[in-house]
Amino acid sequence: MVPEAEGTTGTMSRLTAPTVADVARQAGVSSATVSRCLNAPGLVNEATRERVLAAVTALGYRPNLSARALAAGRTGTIGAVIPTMENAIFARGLQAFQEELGRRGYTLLVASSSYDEALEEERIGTLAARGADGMLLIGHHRAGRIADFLASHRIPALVAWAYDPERARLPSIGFRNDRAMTRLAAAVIERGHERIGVISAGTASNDRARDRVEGIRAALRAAGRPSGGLPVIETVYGFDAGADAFRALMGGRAPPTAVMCGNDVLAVGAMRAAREMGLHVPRDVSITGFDDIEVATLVDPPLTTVHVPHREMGRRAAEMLVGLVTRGDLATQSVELETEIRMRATLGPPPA
Amino acid sequence: MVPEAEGTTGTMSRLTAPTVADVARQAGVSSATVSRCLNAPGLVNEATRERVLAAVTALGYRPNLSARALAAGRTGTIGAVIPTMENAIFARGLQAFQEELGRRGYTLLVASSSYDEALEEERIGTLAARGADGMLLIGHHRAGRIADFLASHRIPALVAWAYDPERARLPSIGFRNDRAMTRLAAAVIERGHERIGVISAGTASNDRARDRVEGIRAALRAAGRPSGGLPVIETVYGFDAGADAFRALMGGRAPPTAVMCGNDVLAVGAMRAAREMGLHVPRDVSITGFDDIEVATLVDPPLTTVHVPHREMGRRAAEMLVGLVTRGDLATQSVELETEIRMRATLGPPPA
DNA sequence: CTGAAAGCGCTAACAG
DNA sequence: CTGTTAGCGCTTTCAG
Repeated sequence: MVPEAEGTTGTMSRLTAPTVADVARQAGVSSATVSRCLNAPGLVNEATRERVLAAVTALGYRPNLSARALAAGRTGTIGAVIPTMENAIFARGLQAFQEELGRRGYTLLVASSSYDEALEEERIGTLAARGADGMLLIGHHRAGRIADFLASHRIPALVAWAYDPERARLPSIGFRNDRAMTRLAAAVIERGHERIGVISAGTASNDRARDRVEGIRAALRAAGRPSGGLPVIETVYGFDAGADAFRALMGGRAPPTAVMCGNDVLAVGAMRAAREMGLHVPRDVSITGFDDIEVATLVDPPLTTVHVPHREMGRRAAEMLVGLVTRGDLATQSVELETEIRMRATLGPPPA
Repeated sequence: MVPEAEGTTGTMSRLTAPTVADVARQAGVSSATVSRCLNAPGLVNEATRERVLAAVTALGYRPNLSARALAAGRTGTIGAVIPTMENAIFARGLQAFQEELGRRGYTLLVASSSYDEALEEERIGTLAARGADGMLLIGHHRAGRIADFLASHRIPALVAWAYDPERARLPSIGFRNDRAMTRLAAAVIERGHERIGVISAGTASNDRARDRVEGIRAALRAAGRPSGGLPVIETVYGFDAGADAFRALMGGRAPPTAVMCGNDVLAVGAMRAAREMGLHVPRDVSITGFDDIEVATLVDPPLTTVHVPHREMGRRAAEMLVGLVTRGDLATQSVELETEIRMRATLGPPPA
């Protein structure tokens, strides 16, 4: 809260922020008591506590959090390293994460890796140096080094946007990207599509993208079809990238009758390209997405995709991480969230 | 950078992070010299500097930033209080802001106000207590108290997403929301629209929204028309909100022939409602937006809107703020960015 | 150019 | 229940 005025120091307004010592003097107690009133009010006699709190308000005192961090060894800060905030998916999940953190008295320190592994490591190091009490990571990538680093610094971490207890060294909250995609692919196959094409984000340093593609292959195998020759175009994140990839995919001799995209942004880009190419969706070609961001329901026809509970994931990630940090729930179980296929209008039977 | 290993302390691996004292010992110098090597390498003899730096790498030393903040009075942190990260506009600008900050060695501390004034003040207080060296604010709202608070804490601040030197107590970077909207409204009027309706975000605590509506009124007056009876529906941020508002606006006896929306999200929601009502855009009704987020080009027909250079704004805001913080450019000039009308396909003449 | 020493503001034993 | 006393790890005069 921004204090109304400089407060009544008795004399003149001060040019330097009030400290515990100032509050202590004003309330006629020691600085330790002031500290207790703020951190463990239960241990303080009610009368003195009120006196101290009054002094706090009068002076407009706010603890210097750097000093507190140094003395207490905690910063009240949680770090999050995300690929980018521009992606609606992370923006939404992160917003929910931050809200819940705020509710629990923590502040969010964000850094973005721009989908770059080296940068991500660098950012993790920075957040650690800043004293983050806990860390949120996206996806189970090259866990080894980072998990070691975090462990040696005693920084609890949680992986979000993925769930894969076998592969994980860190607790996680998320969903099985592969299984979700397998279900959607099964629906595509069931509609009778023989030639499926895939547009994916880069799989080299993005295990979510990799798992989603693998999910499609698994569905193919389950249907008794070869999964080897699946045409996959990897590209960067963006509507234009999706559009370009779609054109490339449809340019071949036997173009796919269904194009499955690794996320909704790519899918919507593909839809735009289809429209520009004069192809009707889903009559001429089916298109699917993943994530179910808002734009999925705004395009025409509405996009068939996999719904992911981003806000819930963000909120619960905050709960879990704060639990890890405060209670050291080191045995925290990973949490699997459910995804849901949203059958809308971009998936139909293959053209006759 | 995450260090490869625990380093060679000569004996065993340590259970606590190395400190300047450890580095000093290893390099055979005093802690003061270590500190100098890190903060003012020029003041140190090259030979000793190299020795120290070698020790730093060997031990995998990273300064404890809380301690540094306490001792030096700077945190290397910049705070930003934004309404929400879920809004694509802020997400994009903030991402650019953060990237530039990272490039300059600063870390971003984010807090969101959920478009709530009291919460915003509270967040500003928190960021100040966390020692933010500078602060990014959105819009010139109730400047008084906050500007006083920031000034008394000697925290330089910059206002983004708005430019209005007359009203401002703080330097700003942005554009004139009113003038941009006036230009767009003039184009609408020129097409022959007599009845214009407006869908706006809440104007009570959002000066950007207020200015945009005022811009429409100004255009009306400039065209010699009364601006008093302009139907304005205020609503919250969201596609559904835009859709509902559109229905309400079109439900009257003499529904508008053009609906101007305060932002693209509301506009796209309005378009969806129009489609659901069987209204063709722009034949039956024209719709305009503001911001030019990606979805504007993805909807069909593409949305006529005002383009705002969000990424540039974020990047330059970081530059300016770092300048304010490091060089105390107290006389920093506000920067006006140019917006541009993007005439696409949702604005046409009124129905005959 | 380098070292010694004094804190930055707060918390956390430890006594009383 | 409250006060005293040490620091947390770093920077920064001030001497040398």
